[in-house]
Amino acid sequence: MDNRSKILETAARLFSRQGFSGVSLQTIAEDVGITKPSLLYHFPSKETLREQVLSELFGHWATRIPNLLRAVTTGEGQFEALMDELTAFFREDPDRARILIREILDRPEAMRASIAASLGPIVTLVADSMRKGQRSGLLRENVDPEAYVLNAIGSAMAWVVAASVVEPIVTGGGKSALSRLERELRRAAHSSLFSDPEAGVERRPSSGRARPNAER
Amino acid sequence: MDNRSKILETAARLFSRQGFSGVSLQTIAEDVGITKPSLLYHFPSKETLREQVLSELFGHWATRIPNLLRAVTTGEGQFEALMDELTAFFREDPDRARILIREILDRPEAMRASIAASLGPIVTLVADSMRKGQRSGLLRENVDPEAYVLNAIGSAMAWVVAASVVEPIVTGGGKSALSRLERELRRAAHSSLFSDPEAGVERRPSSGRARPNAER
DNA sequence: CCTACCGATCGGTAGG
DNA sequence: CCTACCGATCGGTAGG
Repeated sequence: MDNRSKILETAARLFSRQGFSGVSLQTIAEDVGITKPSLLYHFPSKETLREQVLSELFGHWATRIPNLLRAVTTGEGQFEALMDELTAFFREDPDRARILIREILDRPEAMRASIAASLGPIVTLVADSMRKGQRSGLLRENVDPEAYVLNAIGSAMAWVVAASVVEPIVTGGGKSALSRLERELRRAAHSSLFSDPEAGVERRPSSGRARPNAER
Repeated sequence: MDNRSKILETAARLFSRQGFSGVSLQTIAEDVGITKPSLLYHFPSKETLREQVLSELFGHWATRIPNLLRAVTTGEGQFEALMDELTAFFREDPDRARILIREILDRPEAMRASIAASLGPIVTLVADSMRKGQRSGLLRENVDPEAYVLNAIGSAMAWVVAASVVEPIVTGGGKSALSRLERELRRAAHSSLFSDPEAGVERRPSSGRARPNAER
């Protein structure tokens, strides 16, 4: 892998764990195995490095959009497909959630724009699809679609970060906090959305989960 | 107010917005109106200041525990009372959520212990009370009580932070993102918990909310 | 991609 | 609670 990519990867990892201002260019350079001026040859300032790390992250997110669109329009198992995409995105790299949360905390005004651009269209699309489901009686009529979707995304981000820290409280039966919180997260998201508790889960083998009523 | 308290207040505000490593002692001292060595007279190191800010926060949380216990044992309107306490805690000072999240991100191992101590007993208590409700048929039997409570707390923290950044997506009908996300958060939490959609909401005037089916 | 170096700022101390 | 000061480290540049 070329040094530029190594720098981006290392910076993302360190930023997610110690925060942008908690990591020095020196530390990143050492970790990559080059000197600080060499790092500054690839990224002319620390601020540029931050922007590139963030734009890589949004790039990975953009990669998922086709899957999301397919899930929205499929008609069957929509819910499971969307939740699979959402949880997979953060589970396959929890640092994504950490970086996003840190950026929201550090620069809320800047993130408002990025979030509106990257999330707004999909939220609107999913919300419109949900309104159809409400008219057909499949979904509870008192759901606020946009707020529901944003809360789901927020919960998914909280999930990944919380799991690293609540292990002593929630661990039992040999299951990790991560998987126990995820199961409950998905159960609650489903249960609070559908009118009929059995609806929306037919088809789709899904990631090892059965109908929400099974086991436990 | 004495300078010590002013320092704690200022540090909490700045830490929440820029992070611990993003704020210098100089900046805090200037904001309070004293010099840096004077600040270091009250708090012998920056690390000490961090600990004191955090311990103040946990102190405020401890203040609520009697209310929480009363809510758990009251038997009627338990759900609304607990949700009122939870949302009020973060709404009356959103910086609390920001500081807690930052600490979890910055020092997960240290926070694991603090969280187990401050949250563990209450989570267990509420979870036990929920298991009773499950046996009586009031609550859905497929809920994972501990995970439910922790997800609710995580969602509440995500709520406050997300609201500052999703305004353009979720605003409509003159309602702020904060209140629209809160309403949906509470609706979903209720709906995913109770077997009967109307249960658990009798009594209690509550904070301006009606039964979940009303309006909208 | 490196050596050598810059001014500014960091957390913290001495001494009063 | 302040003045004066410390060594270390910060992001960044010159020049090759």
